[in-house]
Amino acid sequence: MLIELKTIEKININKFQRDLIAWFKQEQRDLPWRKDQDPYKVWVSEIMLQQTRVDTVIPYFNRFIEWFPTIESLADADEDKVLKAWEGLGYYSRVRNLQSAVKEVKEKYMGKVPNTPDEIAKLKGVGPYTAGAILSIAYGLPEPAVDGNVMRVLSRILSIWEDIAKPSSRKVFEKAVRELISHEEPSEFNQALMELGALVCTPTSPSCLLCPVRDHCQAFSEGVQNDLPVKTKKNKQRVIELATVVLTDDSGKFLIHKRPDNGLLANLWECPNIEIHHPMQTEREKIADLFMDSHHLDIEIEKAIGQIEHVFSHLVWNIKVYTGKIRTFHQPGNGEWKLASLEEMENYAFPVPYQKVFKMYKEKNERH
DNA sequence: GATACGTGGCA
DNA sequence: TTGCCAAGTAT
Repeated sequence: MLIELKTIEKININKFQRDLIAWFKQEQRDLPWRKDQDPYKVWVSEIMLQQTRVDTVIPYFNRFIEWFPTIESLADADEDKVLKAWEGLGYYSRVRNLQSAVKEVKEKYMGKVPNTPDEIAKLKGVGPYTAGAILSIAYGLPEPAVDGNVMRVLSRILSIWEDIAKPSSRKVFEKAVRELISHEEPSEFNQALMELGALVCTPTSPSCLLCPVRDHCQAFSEGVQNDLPVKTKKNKQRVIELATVVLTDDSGKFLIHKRPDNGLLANLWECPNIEIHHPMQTEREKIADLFMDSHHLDIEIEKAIGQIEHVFSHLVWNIKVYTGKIRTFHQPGNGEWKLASLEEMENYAFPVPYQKVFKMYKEKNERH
């Protein structure tokens, strides 16, 4: 059951659209994915921008389009290379879903991104926001594209006190956008709402005095812009204790392991590691036994070189880092393992916590 | 509906 | 330093 939006009746929709879009045309940032409306590039940019800042995305987007300029090139690429292009961006299932969806577009839609809500929403990794963004920006269709910016901006303009942390709230805002959106310039309208949220109608201390639609804003007229949107907080992360070993063989190659193809950091590479359930387990002589038990790895621990804390959105890793030597190596049964030279390592994607591990290893080595 | 899923920046 | 956030989606 949707709440009635009485406040939308107070908006002069035509003037609101004009003020908003005029501001956007004047003030919009010059961004690499705004050079054209290639549906593939719009799609890539929208996936990258999920939960990720524009400044972070820009260099990743440029390199990704260099490496994979077309649907076909991405569909045919090795997954390790695709993950390498995403290394450091986070939420890695985004790019695995993207490649999977791009393969589907290549095969099922002759390489052309579909332009109907039903077809596009079925693609892996394309939810309601991304579907609306592609349909409006690449195809000029008047579909809502409701992200966090849009909810924040509209919660203020229309004085909507729904908790935007609740998934069900999105429907309220989609309904509002359907009433407000410009049918002449839906792309500009949707992007303007998001751009306004990013540049003016910011989460904290919004710049209302610079706002092009201030005169339409209920929150501003009531002085409650700092109380909106309503957003409940999330829970604290749980902590996981890990021990990891930078393992080398006699020729100086590193032993690395490919993570499982689902869950956290799926299909990325890491140093061999184990979860520590009891503090006593970090005693140096116990560590090697644990690696034998859990990975059938015959190793010798040399020394502990430090501790790394890595904070994820939902958990924290405390990693104790060791160096060690491989005694005898044979492929352990579980998962994919590789003995890789420094040069070969460049081809594999490591999540940030393990980039920190290698950085620590390198720094410790350079002092000798 | 609640939780899993990354990372870096900033108050 | 700690916590919150930033153009969400899958399960």
